[in-house]
Amino acid sequence: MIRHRIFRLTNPSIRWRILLPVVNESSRLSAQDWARAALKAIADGGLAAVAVEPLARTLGVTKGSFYAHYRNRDELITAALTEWARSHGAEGLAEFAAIADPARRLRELLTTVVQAVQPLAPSVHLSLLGDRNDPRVRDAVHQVNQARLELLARTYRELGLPPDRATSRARVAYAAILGLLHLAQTDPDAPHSAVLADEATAIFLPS
Amino acid sequence: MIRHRIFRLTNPSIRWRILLPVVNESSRLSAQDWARAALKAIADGGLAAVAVEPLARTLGVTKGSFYAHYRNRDELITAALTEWARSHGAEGLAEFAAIADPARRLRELLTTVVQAVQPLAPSVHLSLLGDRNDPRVRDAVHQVNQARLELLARTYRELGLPPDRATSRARVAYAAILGLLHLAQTDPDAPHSAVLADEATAIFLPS
DNA sequence: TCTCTTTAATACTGTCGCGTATGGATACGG
DNA sequence: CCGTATCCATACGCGACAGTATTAAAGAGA
Repeated sequence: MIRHRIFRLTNPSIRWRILLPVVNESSRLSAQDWARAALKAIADGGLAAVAVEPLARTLGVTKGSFYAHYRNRDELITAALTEWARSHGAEGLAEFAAIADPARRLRELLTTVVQAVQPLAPSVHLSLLGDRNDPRVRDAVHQVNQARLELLARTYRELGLPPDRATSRARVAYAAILGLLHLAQTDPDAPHSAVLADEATAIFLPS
Repeated sequence: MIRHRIFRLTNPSIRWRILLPVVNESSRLSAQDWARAALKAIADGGLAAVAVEPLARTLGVTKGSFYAHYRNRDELITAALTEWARSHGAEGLAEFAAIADPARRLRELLTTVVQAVQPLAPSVHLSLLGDRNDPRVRDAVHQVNQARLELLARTYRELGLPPDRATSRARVAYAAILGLLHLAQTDPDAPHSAVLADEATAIFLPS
């Protein structure tokens, strides 16, 4: 206990630099830090891994800290899911939506939409499928999928497909991207994603 | 306690018929019954839902029964995953592999491979995504995916595609099927699978 | 420097699930 | 009908986590 005090007084923020590049620069945690840690936990263990005490341990604090930011575990989960849906829904697609040429936009979408947004994003998406019975999870995933599907469908329309065909085409194309992600995460010797992105592009770009 | 005895003596197997159509006809449980219950739990809660005492409750017994069949929880999980991988790997594909005409085989595969094998199979597959860090899960999923991919690739070769293109084509096609499953499970207003199966077939059947 | 707010530590209670021990009940072969 | 193996109930100890209460420390502002 004494040692702990000395440690913190001597260098209040050293533990971050070493143990936790995730959190902010200050020596104290914010609600966002907890939400980010929760997302990281989701990415490699699903909702079940969002446990207050284990999270506190990896953050180098005790749960006394947590309850200064959230009322309970559910509130943290909701916050994390909301944050994820926000940053990966319409908002996360802004840069793609801004591309004027539909052909180029489609190519970009097909190759990077899932991977590019944030490094741990795909893992979160996949992990959430395991908890799809939770209504909050279902909403968040649906929101993200919907935003992407709409952009894809719009792109196909701009490429000349009739509306209904554009919709189902977008659905199958997006499904393929999701599935490739799925395979990549469970296959140890999966081919590099670039190769498959090319294959997918060849298939899903209307000739 | 008395009432319990009376209940069992009066009609030893009534509770099954009413509460648990999953289990066998006998009034006592087998190891397979537990494995099946475990798979059901996985289907709607992932590995975390495979908990001995809750399972015992839904089966109408206490955990004293469980430990007569398995040494511990891990053994049950392994058994359930092994059973799933067996019945959904090469073995579950036998009837498709038996189809001589590659075009018809491909069509059947694309429309029914994931849904048809067993009703709760797709849910298990998706739920396992949330636990893909567990090596046993990874193995089981990989085994099932691999069997399907190989059959698909073989089919594409028989349809005249060069081997490497057949492989990547199979991969993208299978990914699309998986992804459609993802979407169907998270989308409340998802279009009927038949429609999309048609769309998929149109895309993935080489012209 | 003093005060106020935010963040964190500590100690507690309650709950849930795992695993063990033990004895009773049931099915089945002789 | 009897004995034995299998299945099941009960009671127990244990550890992990949620949540509360209380107190202390750190940061921000006057």
